[in-house]
Amino acid sequence: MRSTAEARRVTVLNAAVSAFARTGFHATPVTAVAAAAGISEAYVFRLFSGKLGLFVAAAEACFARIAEAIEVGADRVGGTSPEEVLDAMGGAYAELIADRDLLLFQVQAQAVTDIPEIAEVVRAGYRRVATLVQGRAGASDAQVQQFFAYGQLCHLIVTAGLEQVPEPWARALTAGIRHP
Amino acid sequence: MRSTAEARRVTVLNAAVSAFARTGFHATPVTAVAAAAGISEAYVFRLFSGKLGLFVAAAEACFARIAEAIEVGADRVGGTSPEEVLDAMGGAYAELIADRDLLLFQVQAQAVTDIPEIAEVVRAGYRRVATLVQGRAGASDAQVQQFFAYGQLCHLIVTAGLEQVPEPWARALTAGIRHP
DNA sequence: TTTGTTTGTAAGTGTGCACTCACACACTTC
DNA sequence: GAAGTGTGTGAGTGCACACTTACAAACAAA
Repeated sequence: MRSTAEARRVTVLNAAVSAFARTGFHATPVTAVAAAAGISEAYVFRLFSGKLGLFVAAAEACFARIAEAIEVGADRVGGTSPEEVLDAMGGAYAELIADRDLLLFQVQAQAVTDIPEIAEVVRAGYRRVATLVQGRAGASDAQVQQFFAYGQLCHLIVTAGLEQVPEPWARALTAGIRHP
Repeated sequence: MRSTAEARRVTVLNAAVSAFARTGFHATPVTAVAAAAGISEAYVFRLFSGKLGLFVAAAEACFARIAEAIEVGADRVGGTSPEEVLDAMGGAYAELIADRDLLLFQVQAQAVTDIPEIAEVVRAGYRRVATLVQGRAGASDAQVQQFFAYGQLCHLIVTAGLEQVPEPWARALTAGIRHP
């Protein structure tokens, strides 16, 4: 007995978030996740109910990490005005997605929302983050909306690789966005 | 000779945008596109260089339609202040993506930017739209950025189906967005 | 009518991948 | 040490799908 199943599940989930983030649900074979986690494909299928179950579990882990980071960021800030807390939350989020896996996973998850189970976990994830922002920061509807709009803009910037584009239109889109 | 190859290509591209929009690049078999276009799979492969070539051509068609709609919207407006033109552009875009195919295709394309050819066509598409907004509306960098941020927010709203969610956080995110 | 070109397809081929199953090893309990 | 339980894998199986090829029919030019 080298490890417990629960510990393996955590390892596999980390590998899954990273693998799915890069190549998406359909183009990522579970052999790739298994290899990254250092175990056999067969055991991944014993630990999770199937490829879809694995993806959904990875999505839950992804959103949990995001929500936690935002919460910690909000706790750290001194001031308590909505603007200050929102800014701290944005900063914490920017820090978290510096490695891009969590950001790209969200993009991939949004692309396969035609699968009902995935649509559900995506909604649950954004519900968690949105209520957190609304409740913890005391932000207005418009502020919450703006927070998410510029968050989604980061998705575009990263997927299209706009930081690398020196042209003026790309500079306009990336201006002031915290280091993605 | 029932039709010309060029006319067929147009038919196939319309079918391709619609099919790829729903299920994405990897999960859409070209048989599905062929069936939607009413021709055989083999002929699709003669009309386009492969599945990737088909997707890239569909992306070009998609962005061309978006740019054209925005341009027409800008032409229609009476006023000439950046705010008025931007508003008209936003309205034209909202009208165009009412059927969701063009919006979902963008989401799917952004999800497969790990394929260099697709990353390139996505950048080209956004370059076209961004320079159009910047030049035609005379918008500032911040205004262009805001235009795209709220455009991307629409992607989230539609993919997550937030219009159907009656909870307050979802209402906050969808508030004031023109009928997606 | 013959020859050539373009449009179109039916029927493969090969490969990648989700998922299974029989089996083996580690560790515990009695 | 025997029996049971949890951890782990190698070797399949079957199917979906990207892409090819050989062939046929429509049309044009001679």
